[in-house]
Amino acid sequence: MKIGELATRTGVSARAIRHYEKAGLLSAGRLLNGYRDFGDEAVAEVKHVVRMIRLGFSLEEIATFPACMFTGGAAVLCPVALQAHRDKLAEIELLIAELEERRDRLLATLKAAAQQSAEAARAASRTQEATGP
Amino acid sequence: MKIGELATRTGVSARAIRHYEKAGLLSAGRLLNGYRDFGDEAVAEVKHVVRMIRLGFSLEEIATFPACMFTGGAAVLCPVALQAHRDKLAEIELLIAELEERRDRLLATLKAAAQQSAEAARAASRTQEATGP
DNA sequence: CTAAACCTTGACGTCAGTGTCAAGGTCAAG
DNA sequence: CTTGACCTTGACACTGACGTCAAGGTTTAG
Repeated sequence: MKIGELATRTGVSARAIRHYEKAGLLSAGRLLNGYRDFGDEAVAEVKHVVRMIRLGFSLEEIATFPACMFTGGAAVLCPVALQAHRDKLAEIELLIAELEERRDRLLATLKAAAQQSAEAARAASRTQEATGP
Repeated sequence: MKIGELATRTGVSARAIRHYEKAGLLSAGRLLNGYRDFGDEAVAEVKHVVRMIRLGFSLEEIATFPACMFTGGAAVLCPVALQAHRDKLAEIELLIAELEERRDRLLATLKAAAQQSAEAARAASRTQEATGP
């Protein structure tokens, strides 16, 4: 099939598919007129690439995975891919931890601000008492 | 003080300080020779900018904060800044949720792979039984 | 024949925060 | 006067996954 059909069948833009091919994630034959010619398996491959991207892998990382990732139909993970997944998991957990730290700092800032504004309100009410009834 | 001193006193590169100034986060006078001339308060301002960046704000976001962020010495938050902090908090929590989803998908993938390899091992052992003793 | 739809490669734009080089002005010490 | 340290502006480099435009060849339906 040509790139347009692959694009519609996978929901990925033709531009992205060319990008994947240039990155070595996809292989395509060529028709006599130079058009890319993909086999049916390309649909699964593209979907697999999309899954990997959603898992947080970069194209470069995906490119380092050996052929075993595709020969197995995307369900079986060879040791290399397995380790890559574990590494990525650790990386994501680190990211989560960093974001949680950031969140906590923000919460602390907001809490301190709330306390300050409460004190300001008390001070204001005291002032009002003094000048009021 | 000139930019070099401000850089060493804040631990921020002179390049970054010029960038902050161009972004409108810092204001500096000029000496007769064209050199930037910062006041002592610039040290606190730069450190404040760094804190904001670490909280996840972009320079553009920081630039939208009104002067109240600096006049109070960085402890008092005006309503606008307060809302910005709340927005950023929500944004970060969304990011965390996305990462957790990604992590869970990764865990699921790894779990499935472990199960598959266990089954493969069982199948292998059965094969060995059949051909073995 | 022609317009529409599809394909090709190449290359710049995006977002953010700098690093880094270029080419030059300024200033203090020797 | 010279060297070296410090300052100036301007502009390109980098990361990543594409979007998008350019300029053109191919195919198909009418």
